[in-house]
Amino acid sequence: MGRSPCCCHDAGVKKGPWTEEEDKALVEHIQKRGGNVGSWRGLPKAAGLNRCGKSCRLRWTNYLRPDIKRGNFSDEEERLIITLHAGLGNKWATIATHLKGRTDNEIKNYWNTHIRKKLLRMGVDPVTHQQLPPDQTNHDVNGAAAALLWAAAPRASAAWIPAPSCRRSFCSSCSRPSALTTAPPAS
DNA sequence: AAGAGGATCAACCGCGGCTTG
DNA sequence: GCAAGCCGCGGTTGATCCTCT
Repeated sequence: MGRSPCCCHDAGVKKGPWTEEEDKALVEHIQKRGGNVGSWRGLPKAAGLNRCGKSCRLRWTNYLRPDIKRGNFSDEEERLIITLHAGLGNKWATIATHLKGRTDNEIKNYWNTHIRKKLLRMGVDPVTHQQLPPDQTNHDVNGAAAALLWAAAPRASAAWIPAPSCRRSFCSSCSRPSALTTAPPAS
């Protein structure tokens, strides 16, 4: 029960970023088995990888799986994440099952780097999804309007519609999020 | 042009829970 | 019923990239 010694603690097991060769070996091994991984613990040895099974599983599920959708989250996906989070909390794996092609890790990262900050800017507690008291709010002018919309919407409601002001825009040249369309605080 | 600080995201760590003998 | 083994999850870290001054 509980925690068991992890193969990651074995001396000589490689850690850190994966190389192209390692990716190739992992993908080829899994494809050779018809997509059936079998035992993750035994996989590294079978695939000729000097990695622990845990690391292989993570790399496969978060990056190498053929059905993974990469790139920016759509507004629709973002809305869905917020709605699901309001009902499920930090159950990233469960939330990920509702977003085809997205991984729990990707959603978790996106939440922590984008959505969480956006909610705070709107004056909404990202944990409880309740409106924060004014003194704990650092929202801007547009965020205040969005927060009003938020407050008017039922908590954890699938009907929640974000105000246009809080939509994300993207840099057309690099496809990375460029900036929030919300104006900076008028100071 | 260069350095500082912030943002992003791949990967790691440790734990809980399920399965198996 | 119990213990060991393994998998999957959530939190966190750290390297890299980007933006601002």
